[in-house]
Amino acid sequence: MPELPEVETTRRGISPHVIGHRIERVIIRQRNLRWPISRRLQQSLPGQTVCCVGRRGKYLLLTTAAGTAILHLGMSGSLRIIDAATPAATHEHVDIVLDNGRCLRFKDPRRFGALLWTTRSPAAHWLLSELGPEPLSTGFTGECLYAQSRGRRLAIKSFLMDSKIVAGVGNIYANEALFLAGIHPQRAAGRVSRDRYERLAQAVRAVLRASIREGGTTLRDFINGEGKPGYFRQLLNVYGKTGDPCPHCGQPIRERRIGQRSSFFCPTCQH
DNA sequence: AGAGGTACCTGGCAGC
DNA sequence: TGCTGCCAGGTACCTC
Repeated sequence: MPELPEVETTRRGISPHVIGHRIERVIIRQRNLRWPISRRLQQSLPGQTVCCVGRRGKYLLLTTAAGTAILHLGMSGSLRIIDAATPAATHEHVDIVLDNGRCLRFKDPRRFGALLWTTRSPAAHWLLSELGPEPLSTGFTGECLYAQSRGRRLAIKSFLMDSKIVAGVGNIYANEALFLAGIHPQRAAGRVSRDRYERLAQAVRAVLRASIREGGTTLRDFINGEGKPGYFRQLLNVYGKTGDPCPHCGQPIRERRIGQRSSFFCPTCQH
């Protein structure tokens, strides 16, 4: 489900309900996510006040004076703020109960998500320490893409989805950004010019910003902190559009598997 | 070192 | 209607 815009939408949605509130308790119905939720987290969070809800790539960071909860939504995860008394439905694995009678409820049918605890700087955590630049920060440039791609033969789409290269770009937005930049997804990363990488960096920024503005993309079940879907799906150019006319030239959009992921492109506009 | 494949898990859908 | 196989927004880890 969630790529950077969906995680950012979630962050913005939950922040006002969580920041400044004390955590009363943590209810865990299913401990076995991608990694088991630690007893340490369950013991450490109660009594703490959330001072900040941050994001790094697709990771959400709930910061307290005692440490930081690192949360990843995996493929199917969502978070919402609801009344703490609401009975839990299936796959609603964790409640972080707040002092205002509400709770942050984590649902994740496929359990590819994660909830970890660190007492150190989250940036030093092994999950985050290798991440590339934030795509909406000034550290993300066409030049850095160009420099890291020299000599690499893998498909540029797989390169763009590598979190060590840039954080938070998943399958939907990699497809969309490559379309906007006019680059064929299967082109070898090392055979794209500096100028075209500059266009690609701009396209990544543009598509992520536009999606955040629309509250993210809901394909099936993404909801924000208020339980509402995102509307960027209506603005997708190529993702999931096999056979539809290209918005630029009218040629049918093609689909191909690249790196085990469905990829969509216009055979005329992208090369 | 880089590239590619596998595994984790559940649910929805197409096709028979 | 019910079964089977395939697909899905991610990413760590394995092998070649």
